[in-house]
Amino acid sequence: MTTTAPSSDPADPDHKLRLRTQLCFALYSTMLGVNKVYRTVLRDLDLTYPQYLVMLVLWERDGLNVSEICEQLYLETTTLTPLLKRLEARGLVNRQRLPEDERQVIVTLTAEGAALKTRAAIIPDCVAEAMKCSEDDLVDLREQLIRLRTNLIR
Amino acid sequence: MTTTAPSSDPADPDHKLRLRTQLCFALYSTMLGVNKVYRTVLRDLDLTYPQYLVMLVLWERDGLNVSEICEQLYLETTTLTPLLKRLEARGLVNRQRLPEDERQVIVTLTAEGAALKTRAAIIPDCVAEAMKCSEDDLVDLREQLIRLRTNLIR
DNA sequence: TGAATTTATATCGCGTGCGATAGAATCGTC
DNA sequence: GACGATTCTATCGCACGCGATATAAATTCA
Repeated sequence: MTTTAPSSDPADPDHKLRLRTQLCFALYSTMLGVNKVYRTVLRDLDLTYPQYLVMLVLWERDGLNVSEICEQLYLETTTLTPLLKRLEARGLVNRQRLPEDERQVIVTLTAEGAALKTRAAIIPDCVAEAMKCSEDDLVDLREQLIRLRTNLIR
Repeated sequence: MTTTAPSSDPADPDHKLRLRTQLCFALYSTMLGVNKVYRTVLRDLDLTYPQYLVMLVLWERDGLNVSEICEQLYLETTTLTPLLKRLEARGLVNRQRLPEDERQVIVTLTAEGAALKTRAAIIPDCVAEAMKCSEDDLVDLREQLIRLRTNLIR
């Protein structure tokens, strides 16, 4: 007898095809919830979640090229190029070709982009509040996910 | 001393803004990996992951209306209406207004849609293979995610 | 040096995902 | 029965997210 939501009867021949048994669906639907929370919390900053992630990367280390940002975020340049252009249009970053290697586009924070970090400082606490998750659970869950991600990418 | 990837120094004033410390980023990036695996595995069936989810719902219980499918998948009708039209165009489902309540659109499987279930039966094992995750870890992780999702939706 | 290869970014097309909004059908209340 | 509120689905616009593809710069190697 468990107190959590019922899964599905493992004896059921369709057991593995049930939504409720699928880890991936739990992951997918939880991510939808996370995104929804971020939309609310990021409205003030007028950033989407992926845009916020790019800003996190740049706040930690400025002046990366597109590929380096892609690598950190597990995204393709196909996704990031237009996103970075939008951030540039917003005046948060600059994009300029590296003179020594004209293939690379270096992304740097503008003063406004750098300044936004101060206002973003409360975001993690807002999200943690919404998750109502103990620090231990958080660390545990994060590490399980990272192991899973490592396997999936392999 | 941990063997997993390093997080970030909690004494760092920017600790919470680090990508590596954020549970949500682990969730987000793992989901990207899951999606990539599904793209590979679902190529044969010519389905996207959300389309596959709709089929899972209908294989379990046919003849739901749009809202009921939305509710099970945590998606908006805005997302599902066009998706269902694509499934209809593919000949996998039918969409018809309920005579007793013309507001509702009932989605039913075509013979082809129902038959696809047989070919989809191997998908969960393919994905489990890619995740390389023990059954216990899987159940544990799934339940943690569902708890988190419940909090996020509240 | 010159040609083939590789690297870094960009363009295009398509399928989500959702907020804002609209429109039609039904319900509730008088 | 009428009319305002609610329910259900659809349309529109925008931002991802990525596979296929293109292009230019740099590198490799003959």
